[in-house]
Amino acid sequence: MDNRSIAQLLSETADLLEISAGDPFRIRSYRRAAEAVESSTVQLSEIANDTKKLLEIPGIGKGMAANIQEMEKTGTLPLREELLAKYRVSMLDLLRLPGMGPKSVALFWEALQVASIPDLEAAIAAGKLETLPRMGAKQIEKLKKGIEEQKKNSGRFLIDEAELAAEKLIDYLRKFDGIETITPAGSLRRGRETVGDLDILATGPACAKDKVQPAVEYTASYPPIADLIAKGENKVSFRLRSGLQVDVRLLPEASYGAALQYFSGSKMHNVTVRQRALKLGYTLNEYALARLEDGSVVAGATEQEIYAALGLNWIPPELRENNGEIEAAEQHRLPTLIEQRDIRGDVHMHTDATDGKNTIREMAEAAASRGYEYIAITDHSKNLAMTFGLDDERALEHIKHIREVNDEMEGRIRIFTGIEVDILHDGQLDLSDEVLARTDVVIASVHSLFNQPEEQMTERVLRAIENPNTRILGHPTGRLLLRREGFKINLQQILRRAAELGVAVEHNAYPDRLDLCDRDLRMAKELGCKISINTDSHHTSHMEKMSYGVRQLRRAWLAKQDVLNTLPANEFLAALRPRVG
DNA sequence: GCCGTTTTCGGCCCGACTGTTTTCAGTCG
Repeated sequence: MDNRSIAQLLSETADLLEISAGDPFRIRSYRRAAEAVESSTVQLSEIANDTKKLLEIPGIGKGMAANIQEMEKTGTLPLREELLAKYRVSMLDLLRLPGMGPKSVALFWEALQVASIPDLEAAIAAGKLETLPRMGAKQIEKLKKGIEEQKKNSGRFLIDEAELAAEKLIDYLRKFDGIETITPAGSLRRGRETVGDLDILATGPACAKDKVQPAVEYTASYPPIADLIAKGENKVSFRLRSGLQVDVRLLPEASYGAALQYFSGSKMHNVTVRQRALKLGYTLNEYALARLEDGSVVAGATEQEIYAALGLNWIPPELRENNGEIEAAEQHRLPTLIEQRDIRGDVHMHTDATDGKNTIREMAEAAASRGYEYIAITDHSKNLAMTFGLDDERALEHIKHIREVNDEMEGRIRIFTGIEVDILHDGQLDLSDEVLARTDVVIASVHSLFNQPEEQMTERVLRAIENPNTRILGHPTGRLLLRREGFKINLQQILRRAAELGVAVEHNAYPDRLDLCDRDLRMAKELGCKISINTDSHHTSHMEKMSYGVRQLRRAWLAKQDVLNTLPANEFLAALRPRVG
């Protein structure tokens, strides 16, 4: 069983326990364990027999270790089965509705035998809900809306959509006199690949405690608001027409650092930081870090002073996932994370020879104007027929053409020749070895392999990277961060072999194709893989998207030296597996 | 159920908003 499935079973068990009004601390343990499993870079199935190793994972104790072993053996969990004898799995859908919590789910079930969203719709239509305590007209309306929303929306938004929405809102808020600083917090600030909702913090003289009302009103009248959810003293929540929920908080300047820390999360990071504060005799909330004994404020205006007062280095938001960053900050061994400006080249690009939109020259000019030192032109091969992929003959012509443009650029940028070849069903690459041997960058891409058994797919990818011409493994997880279902490979096995062979592993920077999530990237680093980053550009403007991939690299704790593209052109090529011949 | 500079029991993060209450429970982040 993979980590994801284990984490899901644990998390479902926590939900069911909560519906059954179980011990809140026991529930938290299940949630913590689920998160620990989900973010682990080790495949639990491989260490399930080793109880000692399981216990090394923070959040996994004796009970959870036994649970994990049980899941590996039977595919389920006794406690979960026990709870499901009493409740229904479909109740978990109800739990996802806004305004619905475990208490309401339990109440609906006990009073009306409502166990699913269709049940709930029927109960509402029959007017049965009004008979229940604290179910007024507004509450019922909220549920109806929630059901509609859930039918429309999948829930999470890609980082670039969220960022665009944030920028527009920030422009609007900035126009209000006395709002001076506006910062996105939450998972957007942490650089998550998807964002559940948008948290925006604002401060300035207009946000002072007794003067904030006009700014609140101004925020609540932001024109794109589709649905105002809540409006309080210093908080406005609403939904945009896109379905994205936004929370804006207007806070006094003295609290801004505390608020930023608080609302940037993650939840588990904050819990751990606050536990630390308590241990040191402080209490931390969104307004300040204060002494427990007399409530006197120790820090609050900046994040730096809060972390410092807790004996910690400032922690970059991308690392705040309770994955060891607090211990590292305590021991002054946080990594100096990679930055956008460290990236010198983009090595996966398409042109109008296949499915790109621009010429080689246009791509080169655009990259040069961004300050890149090198790029690789890597058009598709023939197997991807719908893109007019290159066969051997056209590939050779294309290589010649790339070299010509390279000369025309007169040293303003270096252009590597390249090709993105498909892995065929037998694991062979779809161009001849003679042609492949003549290009600088051969990316063997897994994107044609779908909906096949995991073992076969893994086997084929392994065979493809054994080909001595393969220098980069492209789209290792099938560029399907959001649609992974049809694509299962044993990534750990593949990364391990790639590391042995010196084949670099590609990380795609494009927001809807962030191939390796941060956990996978961390695993790649731990296994000693060479990591190359690119935008898989089909258009000159795609290069702008590199920042998303860089944030992903940061989340994986990667520093400059961990990424090949921070090397100068010659060193980049030299760092790849040696070319044949 | 986890965890330990309160070490094998007794703790376990913190506050705001809503709706339906007339002092608060439930939900959310």
